[in-house]
Parts: sequence; C-alpha cells; structure tokens
Amino acid sequence: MSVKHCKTANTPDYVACDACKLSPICTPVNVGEHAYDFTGTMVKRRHFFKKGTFIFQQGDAASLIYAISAGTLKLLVHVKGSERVIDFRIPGELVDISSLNEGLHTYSAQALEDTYLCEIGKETLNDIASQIPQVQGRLMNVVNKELNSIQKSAMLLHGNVNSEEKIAAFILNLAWRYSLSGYSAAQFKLTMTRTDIADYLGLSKETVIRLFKKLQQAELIKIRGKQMTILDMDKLQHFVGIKLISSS
Amino acid sequence: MSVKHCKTANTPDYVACDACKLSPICTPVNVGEHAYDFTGTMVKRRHFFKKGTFIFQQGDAASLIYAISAGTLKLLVHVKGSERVIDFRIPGELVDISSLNEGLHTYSAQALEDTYLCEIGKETLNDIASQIPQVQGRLMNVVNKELNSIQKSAMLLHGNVNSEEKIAAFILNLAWRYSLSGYSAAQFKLTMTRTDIADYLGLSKETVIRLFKKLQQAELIKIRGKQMTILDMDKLQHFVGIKLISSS
DNA sequence: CGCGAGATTGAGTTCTCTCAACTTCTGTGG
DNA sequence: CCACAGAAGTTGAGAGAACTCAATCTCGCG
Repeated sequence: MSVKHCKTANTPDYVACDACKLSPICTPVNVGEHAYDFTGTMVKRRHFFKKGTFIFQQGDAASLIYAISAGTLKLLVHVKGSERVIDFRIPGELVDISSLNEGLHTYSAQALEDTYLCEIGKETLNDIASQIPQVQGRLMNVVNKELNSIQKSAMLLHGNVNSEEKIAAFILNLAWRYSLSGYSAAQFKLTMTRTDIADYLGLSKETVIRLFKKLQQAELIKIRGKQMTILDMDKLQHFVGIKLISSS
Repeated sequence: MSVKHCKTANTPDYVACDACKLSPICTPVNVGEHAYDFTGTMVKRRHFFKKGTFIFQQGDAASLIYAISAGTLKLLVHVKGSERVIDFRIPGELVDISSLNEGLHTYSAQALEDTYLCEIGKETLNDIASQIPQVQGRLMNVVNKELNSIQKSAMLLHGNVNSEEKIAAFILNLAWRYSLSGYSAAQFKLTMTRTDIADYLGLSKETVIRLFKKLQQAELIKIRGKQMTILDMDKLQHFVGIKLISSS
C-alpha cells in the first residue's frame, strides 16, 4: 500500500478504496459461478459535504452508514446545553456503525474540512447480508474490526493520566489511524482546532498549546500551525507505554 | 424481568440467562423443522474462578469468549512496568468479544470476587455461525450491541471533565449496566477497591474517597463501605448531562 | 485476637484552569 | 490585491483543583 501525501486544493486526497474500512462491502462477492457487485446499487460514492456542515445530528434517524473518502469529521454530543467533542474521523474510517441495529444517531457529525463520504443504506445492507452469508460474514468482520479499533483507542486515551500523556496518546492514536488508512504516520494535518482537541481530551486549550510546545522543545514532535510531524516515534510511544507503530 | 438482589454467601447470585448478553447464542435455533441447541456441546457453563485469579493474561492466545454468570472482573493492561485498570465487568456481560477475529488478548482479566463464567470456543462458534445464517445473525446482533455499549460507556466517561463529573459518570455507568443485567440500578456493591476506581478514572484514591463523601453529603448517594445506594438518580444524571436510566 | 490490606483524613505542593491581553491566520468584500 | 473583521492561536499571571505524602483508622480474615 502506497503512503499518501498532503492534499492539494484542486483534487481531494481520496483514500485508496482498499485501505477503506468499508472495502469488504465494496468488493464483489462470488456466489457459486456468479459474481455480485452491490456497490453500484447500494453505495452512494463520494457525496460532498462542505466544511462546517453537519452530516447528521444527534437524535436524527440513522438510515445510512458512512465511510470517509476524503476529509475529516468531528463527532459531538450535546450535553447540558453545550457541545462536547467525543471523537474525530479521518479518511478510510467509518462513522456510526453502531447505529446498524439502533434507530437514532447518538451523536452529531460535522465536517472539519470539505469532505467526501461514501454512503450505504442500512436497510439494503442488512437485507443483502441476511440473504448472502458471505456478505454477512464480511459485515461481521467490519463490525469486529471497528470494535477492536474503538477499544484500542479507548485504552490508549483512557489510561493516560496526566495531560502530557494524554496529548502524546492523542497524537499517537491519530498517527496510528492515519497509517492504517495508508497515509504517513509521521506527518499529518491536524484539521481540528486546538479548542476541539482540548475539548476532546478534557483539557483547556491553553494547556494543549503549552504541551504541544513542550513536546516540540523536547524534540519529540514538530508542529507548525496545523501541520504535525512526529520526530521521535519511539520516545513518544515510550511516553504512552503502548507500542502501536513500529518505527523502522 | 425480575430485579435481583444481593448475593448470599452460599448460593452465587447467578444472572438470569435471559438477561445475559450471550443469551442469543444460548437460545436454540429453529432450522426448518429441526431445533438445534448448541449450548450443550459449545458452552461450558459456570466455570469457577476464585477471587484474585486471572481468567486470562494480556498476550495470551484468545480461544474462548466469556460471559459472566456470577461475580465481577477487573480488566487491566500492563504499561510501563505497571498495571492500569481499563474497565470492569459485571454479571451478564461479555469479556473480550473483540478477540473474536484477533489472536491475542489485548488485556488481562482478574476476578474481583469468586466468579462463575460461561465459556464458548471461538472456533466452534465461528464454524457454526458460518454454516447457519441464523446463528451468524444472532452473533452479529451480540457484537453490535457490544459495540453500542462500549461506545456509550466511552462517551459517558470520556466527556466528563472534572473529577466530580467523572465519579458521577462512573456510578451511573455501573447503575445502568446493573439494570441491563436485571439487577437494581439504585443499589449495588462496588466489588473493586477505591484504588481500582481511582486507577480506572485517572484520579488518586484520595480524590475518589473525598468525592464519594461529597456526593454523599449532597445526598445524591449513600455509600457504606462497598455498598452503594443511589438516592437521587435525577440529580446525578443532571450532573453528567446524559439520561441513561429513567427513574420513576 | 492480631495482622494487613484497604479506607480515611489532613497538610502542603504541583499541576491545570481561568481570565485577559495580544498576535496570527483566514476568509470576505471592496 | 489589499483592508478588515472575526476566528484561532499564543502568552503571562493568579486562582483553584487535584495530587502526593504521611499518619491514622477500620474491617475482614486467619
């Protein structure tokens, strides 16, 4: 899988389909001597959402599941009259798979930049899956991997006590996820604001800024505006105590 | 579903099978005119583990999936030479379902009290599921619900910034989960130590103790040793900003 | 009954937050 | 293309929350 680089203004940096977590569903299945490709009828490809728009809102009926083709999302819940960031999603990742057997979206999703999504109708997918065991199996695999991923992220971000560890964990989690989607783990763009990151980690934005600076002065990372470069993956991982990415 | 109460010394307080998250697998399936019950061959029921023993260790090969019949577990990861609590499991809940398509356990599981587990071989389960669509569908449902549950817990515990909110979220999360398994949401035993709770929430044990006391003085909870009683569910939920349990 | 793990309490320190001022960046309209 | 306005980012100072350390208490178990 080739490592992908920064997007240009004109051509969105679409994730490679084979690096997308929805690819098992998009790959044609062979049943007996026939090959069925459901993507034509089932998947709406690369639906455009302008920066700032909501893909769906908490409480909306959930009829589709989404995979990000290009762009990034911020997920938020409405709590006590205000909003709180609960996660981010990057290209190749799925959005709200857990709504597969639930009726309503439990959070909102907002585009952090111009974004393209692939969409599948839940109904259609479940129908086909119930009829064709191979599709069911693949869907199971997708959901299983998602479970794993969510759990791994939760472990990483949950277990780290002080702010410095939380920040390091956040950076590494993003790095790991970018690498899973075929992008560089060592260099990526933080499409969310410092305030978003702070909100997500339960810190103040000033603390986030100060710790970015501290990690930079320790030469573990380099950060210029929204551009993040990891300089010393090993030390950063040692910080967090979990090895996700093997730095050659 | 009848609400269950505290266990006695002699008879373990087994969860009702129909409240167990594994019940879809344990319920016989009808295929055509035949009914198949795999539980006899597939499920090892109520395997006993003494308090303090490990069910499995991080890095062990994962060949079984577990459901708790009676007792509670603490899940931990080994990080930087020490251990960190990442979650707890109560009767009716599953343990490490995410290992279904992975080879190794990503964390350790230790019995917090004398515990009985039901076990299913992954291989067997996957084999049967791949042959019988109905089983596959049920398994899918189990995994889906698990995904939902993990996500809901993560949302609750993640989004709450200060220590008081974290503690309230922890209490409510346990209450919610006990109610799902058919026990009282308002009264249950904290089988883990204060230190375990502190470790889990990323706080010091002194802070946990002081905040329990504070919530008690505010008459939201009553806590006597390990016995937790929720006195004002509404206020507690308002604290956290999410309504999980409807208090009549 | 005595031991030891766990729980509790107090005091002082450190970390993180809040508030406020200021700078930089970004996007929009002239 | 520049000017401007608003959003985002940065920095410093003081306040408050949570931590650490240490002493003491309690309870379950042998």
